[in-house]
Amino acid sequence: MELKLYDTLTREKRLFRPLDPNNVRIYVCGPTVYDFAHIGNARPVIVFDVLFRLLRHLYGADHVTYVRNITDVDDKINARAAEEYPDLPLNEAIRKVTEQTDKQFHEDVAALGALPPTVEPRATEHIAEMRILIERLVASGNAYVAEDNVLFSVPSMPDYGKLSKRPLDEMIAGARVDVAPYKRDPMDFVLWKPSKPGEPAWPSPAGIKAPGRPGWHIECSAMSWKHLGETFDIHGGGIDLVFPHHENEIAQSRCVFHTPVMANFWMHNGFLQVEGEKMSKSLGNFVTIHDLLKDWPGEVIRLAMLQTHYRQPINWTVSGLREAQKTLDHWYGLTADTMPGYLCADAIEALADDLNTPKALAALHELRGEAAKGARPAAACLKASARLIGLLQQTPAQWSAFRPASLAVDESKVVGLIEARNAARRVKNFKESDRIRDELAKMGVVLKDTKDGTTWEIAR
RNA sequence: GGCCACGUGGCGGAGUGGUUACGCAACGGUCUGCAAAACCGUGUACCCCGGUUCAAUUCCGGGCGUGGCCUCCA
Repeated sequence: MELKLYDTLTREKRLFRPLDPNNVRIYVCGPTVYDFAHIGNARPVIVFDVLFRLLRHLYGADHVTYVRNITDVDDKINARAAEEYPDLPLNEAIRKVTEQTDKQFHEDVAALGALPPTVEPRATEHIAEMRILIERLVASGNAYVAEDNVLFSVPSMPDYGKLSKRPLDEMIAGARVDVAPYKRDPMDFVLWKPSKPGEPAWPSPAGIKAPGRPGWHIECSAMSWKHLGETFDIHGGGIDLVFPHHENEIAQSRCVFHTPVMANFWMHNGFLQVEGEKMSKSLGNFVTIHDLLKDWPGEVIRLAMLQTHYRQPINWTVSGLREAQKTLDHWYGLTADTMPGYLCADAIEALADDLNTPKALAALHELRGEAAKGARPAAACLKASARLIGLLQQTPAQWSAFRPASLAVDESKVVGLIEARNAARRVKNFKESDRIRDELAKMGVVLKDTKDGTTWEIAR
């Protein structure tokens, strides 16, 4: 099986060959823990979880190292901490914010069916590595000290800008006005900066006396180095990170290690809109994973996400969720008493073609059709293949027990009405039974009469 | 303004230089006391304008539209 992946750096789909098939190494930029993760944050989590699962399938579960970091030092965290816990010392407030957010994030992504990464390094636990990288960059002339800051010298790297296709001269022409006066070049970016009183602070590198804290980009260079080495196979994240974050990571790591590449493949997931509009707090369409999970099973959210290829822009809609719910209801019904069988070759092949999940799902739909005609192997294959991408992980009972919070009904009342209706049906009082069914329908309850009795679900 | 993507039927969404994607919805049918579910069947497409070609939705150029980045943003 040949795996092809699209590489942002070369803008082409290429055959994937790991540096070491016994240890395939992938790094994905994780969250900054200061607020509930939103549906846009969920996209890279789900997309790269599918890639992780595929790599484990192709190279063996013990031969893939997946690193997804936690950014726990950042101005946004400091601001949130000061806002939420004004009475606490800042460092204590920060710890509260990061611990709570971190816990919530892990609950959310677990509910989305994402496997835990092999390593989840935290920025604050890699300050020593960051200092080493910074010292080396200063020594090699790629960075310099100015007013207790350490800055990366962009002109010291001739091919800076390759990833985002931004030639240096154009960027300088378009650079913003408020450039810090101590920068030698407007494009230079911060590796280390002095901490204000009360802010998190560590001993500074490069002979700087004042304590300080790291800039944003250096943490990923440090953590990927520590856990994956100087170069590795795949680096992923949202497309918005291409510039400046990934461009700067590349500059730091390549200049420190004198390597031609930092990672062999750069993968970026596309952006997300909500009901056709940009997601923003001011528009009131800011969807957090936490809120979504109250109304939809995690697998519905996962499937809705995978209905679109990861590089395409995705329009996040309720109708998309409904469609995913319906598909999974159907699949669970058909595979309820089936053990997982062989994996579907068409689905694997689609996934191996740059993670073409819509095409893989189409293959599963075909299996669905065969299974519906009574083909047991097709049902077994559907179950195994869906599980590979993190779907059909629950028991049928768990699946059908889910109730959306915002469409809550009084269950005992529903059960009582159903019993009354069935009593009427037994004496062929269909006028009364239909009246009760209409009453339930008004409550949003849809009935299904089967040989084994009447079941019900919430209409969406 | 500069750079980078994207634009397929009512909706979602693959793919291809000439042959059915697929799913949802819709419509017809089977089943059902009636429904629902399920099953069977059916329809509508490739933003616009040029060019290349025997042939373009697919390649090239231009336009229009949408989005992203250029600022800490997944």
